[in-house]
Amino acid sequence: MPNPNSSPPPRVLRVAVPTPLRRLFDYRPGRDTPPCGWQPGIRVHIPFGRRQVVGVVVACADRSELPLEQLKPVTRCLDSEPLPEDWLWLCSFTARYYQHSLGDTLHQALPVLLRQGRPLAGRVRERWQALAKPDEDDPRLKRAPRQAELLAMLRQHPHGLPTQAVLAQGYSREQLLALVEKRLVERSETPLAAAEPAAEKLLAEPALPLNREQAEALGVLHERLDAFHPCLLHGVTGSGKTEVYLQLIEAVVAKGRQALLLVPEIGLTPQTLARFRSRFRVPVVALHSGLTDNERLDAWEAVASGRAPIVIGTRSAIFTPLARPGAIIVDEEHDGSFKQHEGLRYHARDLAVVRAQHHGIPLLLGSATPSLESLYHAGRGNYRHLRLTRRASRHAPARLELLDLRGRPRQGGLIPPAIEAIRETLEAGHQVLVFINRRGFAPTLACHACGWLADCDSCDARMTLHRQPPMLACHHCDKRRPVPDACPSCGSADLRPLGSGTERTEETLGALFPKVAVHRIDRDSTRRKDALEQTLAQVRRGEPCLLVGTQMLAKGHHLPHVTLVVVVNADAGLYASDFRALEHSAQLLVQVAGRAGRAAHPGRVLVQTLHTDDPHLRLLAEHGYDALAEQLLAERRAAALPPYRFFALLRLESPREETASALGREAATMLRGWMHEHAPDVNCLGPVPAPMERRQNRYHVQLLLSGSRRSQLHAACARLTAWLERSPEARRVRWSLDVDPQALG
DNA sequence: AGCACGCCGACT
DNA sequence: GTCGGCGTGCTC
Repeated sequence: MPNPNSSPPPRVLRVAVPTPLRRLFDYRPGRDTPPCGWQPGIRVHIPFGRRQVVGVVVACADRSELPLEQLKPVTRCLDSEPLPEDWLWLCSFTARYYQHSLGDTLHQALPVLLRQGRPLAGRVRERWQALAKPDEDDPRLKRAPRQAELLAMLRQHPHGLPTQAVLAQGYSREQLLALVEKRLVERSETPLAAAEPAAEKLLAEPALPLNREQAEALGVLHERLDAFHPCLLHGVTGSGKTEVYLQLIEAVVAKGRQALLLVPEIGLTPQTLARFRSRFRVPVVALHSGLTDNERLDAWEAVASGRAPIVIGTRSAIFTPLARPGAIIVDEEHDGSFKQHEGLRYHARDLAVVRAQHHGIPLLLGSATPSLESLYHAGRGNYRHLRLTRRASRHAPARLELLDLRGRPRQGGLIPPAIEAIRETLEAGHQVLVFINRRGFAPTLACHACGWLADCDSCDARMTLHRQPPMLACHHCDKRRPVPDACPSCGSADLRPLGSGTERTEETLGALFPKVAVHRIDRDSTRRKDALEQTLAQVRRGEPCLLVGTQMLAKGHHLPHVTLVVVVNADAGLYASDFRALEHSAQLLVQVAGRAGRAAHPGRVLVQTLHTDDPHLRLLAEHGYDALAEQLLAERRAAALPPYRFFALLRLESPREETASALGREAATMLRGWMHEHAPDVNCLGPVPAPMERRQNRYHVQLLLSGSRRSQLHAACARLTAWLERSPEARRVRWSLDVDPQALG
């Protein structure tokens, strides 16, 4: 690298600015110059319009499309060294691939404090140490009892305490500074970047013995730790995927490299984290939503500097820079929470693939029910397909037993054979999980006299009846209504709940089995912090009980005493219109079924359905997920759907239907004309009303682009966004482009 | 997205 | 008379 100080400063800095505009803005260097010289990745304070913002220099140039004198100077340079190159590369890729503004992408991929311009270098960790013994009549403490207490507390720690620990005890920074001012406490600081002493032994506890399949999978991973090596770890529930992750991480860290593990949103539980932390002596950094801004910056810096060799996080953790990348692991890779559904609509698993390829490191995608995308790649040999078929327990995975709902009386959604099975299981001293993917008391309220249904007046949807507290609520907007005593349409008092949700099933089960505890687990019952963990801890003690829950319960949690799972209704997902609905409901069914019979007892899974002859459901029940997945892939190929074809969806939204669809028509006309010449492979469908067209009193319309070549689809998307950005009509319409949409809705 | 400018309606 | 509604235009 040439000595930056010897080359003259560039005349123009191309800056990515936090704005949705998909372009860069040129500035002149200001008075100060970073010690490393101007380089891509340096943050700057700049005037933008009438405000000051933090931008990132992405290129240096000598020319601009504007006359140089029209360029504003940079107000201040914020970094002495550029932000990591691999981070900048990943963000640039992401912005290009998802057709998002680079400035906005960089902004979102940065911890809040760095976005706000906080310096990254020279950060220190403070310690506070008591200097003197508090004298009872010390005039300095007479009128400050809390400070006296704090001083006494600090005296119990002869080596001092970090700020965090003091704050955790309920004292404030102001109190500390007051004591420093009075010369009773000393403040010292150590550079945060100081390396922790290397652990002599990497492992704090020994690795578990592997079965043959695990050992083979790990052997394959060990073969090529220094190259891009994508693998699909396809292992049934309880087959020990986590142990494979742990031992891959061990190998990576032993080589002095870092491992990044992505987990689904609800997968980063204290238990998961504890399992990783107790295995290794080196720091395991966790990136989750509960961190404060300062903790997040600390974590980011620890990983970016290379001090922390292991990082575990949810979706956004894919943007954490790694000083010495060693491997990327995506657990439950099929999970929907890896895709962001607004703004920058990225898919963290897909970015993980791209990132591992860029670094030339192994990539491990793990799942019991892999996405059809990943199975497709494994089938084509793009990914190495590693299978774990053996469960640690003696039992084969529970089979799905289909129960015919037709013509059977239901209580809280459950039919007699299901209730009987629940009774037997409880009498045997075991636990039962009842899965119902609908929260609330009932999906809606109906008038039996005139047929009136409780519609939401802002959405094309029914309002859900809740009992705790009683109200009608729309699950698609924030509308709430009191439950009417009489039908608003005909005045009849014969209003009845239609169908069952978790609350109703909970109530029914409580009445049927009064001696057994019933725990409901859904978004409403777990709103209070720690409520979920508390309930689960109670359940793990093993007393016979009933669990009623939504998919929150289906994923990940160990419930060793559950031996019966009842799925109240499998049909909703089976016949939904979206092309991924079957894949997702099959994954969910298998995940739920996986909760049964993990300990010493085999499990049963009862699936209630109106369609016991449905070929997909039968295939799943009789031959398992892999067989169904193969069938679904064949159907996707025949129907020219992903992963055999690539999609991009333009969503348009406006308070008036006509405004949105008019823009959709114009965009489609423009695009079809352009594609005829430049992207003949791409097909443009629409505009068509979105499923559930009206939501929160806004009309949703969409345009579907599809193609078999990424390059042409990408070009068409770029053309479309450029056109929309310049279109005056588009200003009155909220629009967004979703590349690789998860659902067409 | 912000943020200002600008031009019409109901209030201290 | 002005406070403020959101249409229109711009951001190097």
